Amino acid sequence: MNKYQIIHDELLKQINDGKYPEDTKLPSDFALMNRYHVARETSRKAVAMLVDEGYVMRIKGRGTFVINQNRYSFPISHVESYRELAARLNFNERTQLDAISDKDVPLVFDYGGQMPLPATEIVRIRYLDNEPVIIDRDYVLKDVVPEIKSLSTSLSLFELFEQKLGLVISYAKKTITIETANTLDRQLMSLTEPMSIVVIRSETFLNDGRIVSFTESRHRGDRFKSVEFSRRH
Amino acid sequence: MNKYQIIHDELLKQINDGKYPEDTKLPSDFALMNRYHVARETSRKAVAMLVDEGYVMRIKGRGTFVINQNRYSFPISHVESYRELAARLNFNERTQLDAISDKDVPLVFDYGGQMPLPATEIVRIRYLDNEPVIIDRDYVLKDVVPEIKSLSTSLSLFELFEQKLGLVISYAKKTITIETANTLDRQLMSLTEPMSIVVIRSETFLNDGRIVSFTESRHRGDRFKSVEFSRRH
DNA sequence: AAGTGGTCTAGACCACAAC
DNA sequence: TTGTGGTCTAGACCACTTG
Repeated sequence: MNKYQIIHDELLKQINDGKYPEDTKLPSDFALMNRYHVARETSRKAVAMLVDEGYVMRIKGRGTFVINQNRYSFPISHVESYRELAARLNFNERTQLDAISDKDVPLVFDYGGQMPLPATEIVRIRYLDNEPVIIDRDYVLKDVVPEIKSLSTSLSLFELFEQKLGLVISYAKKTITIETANTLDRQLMSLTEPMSIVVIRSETFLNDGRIVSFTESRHRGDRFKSVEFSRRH
Repeated sequence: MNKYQIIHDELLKQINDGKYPEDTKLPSDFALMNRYHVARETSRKAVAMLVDEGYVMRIKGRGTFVINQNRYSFPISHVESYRELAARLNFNERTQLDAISDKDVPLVFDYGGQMPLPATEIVRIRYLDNEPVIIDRDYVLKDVVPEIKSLSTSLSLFELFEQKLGLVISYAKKTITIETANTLDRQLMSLTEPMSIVVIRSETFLNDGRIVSFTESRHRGDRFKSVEFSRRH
């Protein structure tokens, strides 16, 4: 583990534990240098990560302040699995595996190529508080992961990629659109009335640039909420 | 202007100009050091910004590669004004000022306080290709900007804040929800049928931690699309 | 072996804010 | 004046990839 990562993790834990409540100051660069016996750029890197993640805010001449934050909703702008999300939010969550089968990646993802992309399709229905609110369809490319026979219910796809297969996920490109619930949506989510669906389609890239999977995540529009921090460039 | 900012801007311009097409390599750290006569950490900082923005990707031992990207849609995860967006996309855009008046910030933003927040309400209708697709309601706090008499059509709110008033915008917190078009939406956007509306509410913060404005941006659901890059933490 | 990115150091000077 | 964050330097060692 890197030094800056250790410092970052420790500070973040202390923020979450309430040791640094909102609007209080984090230790200064020099305080962190002494505490961890590192160079200033190293301590700054740790704090820069917290700034990037929206936890704190630095003001020149004054200090580093913990930002008042309510991170409770569905995050779009970082790559996070549903299981990680539910764990972080302490939601009553349940996932039902609907199907695993071989299928080419649908054209709706409009990847550049003309060739069909062989993949394993995994369809899952996500429940929050016993209500079906999300339908996830993952297309895991056969090129990268030749075979997925079954999926432990206690394991997320990301955990499978990272812990069992040693792949390193780097980033994702996501598109968000609004569509109307189709017959299958209505059936799987037990909808009786017309309903808007928030559709998040993403391509997930490994650190070597390969795409490992395409995912379509369909959310009940009336249950969807996203909270974002965005920085001004 | 900082050195790393200059290097970043120059590289970004060259990427956009096609000098570095997708999947080609950017100059290495050492090449940039020589070209700009800077220390390595300075050149790395410039490239780190490009990584952060999703333009390039670094692979250890191999190099820095330009990422295939289609940045054409509405960005959620950085703070960008409509005018900046339209300019970047070369859209045929037009903005119609609907009203400027004094009004407290509506409770729908659920800012913490119990006190009413006096503000200037600015209502604008955004046209893309001569079709009304976005209704923006900005509430600019009187505490920070006491009076806004009129708004030049050639000036965005952000430009007003930054260039005329010397304020520095730092970040925003945004929430995204789906709602059904209300009577006013239907009237302002000339909608005849029921329609889902993507509602993006944001608080914009200055670099000294003050909130300068609340904004509600209502988008026609069938015209809305967002493209995001997200990193794995 | 040579080139690349990743991390880290021990300084330095600056601008800004608070006292 | 002192403390803060912002920028920058000129090195260093490492891990990884490619020839």
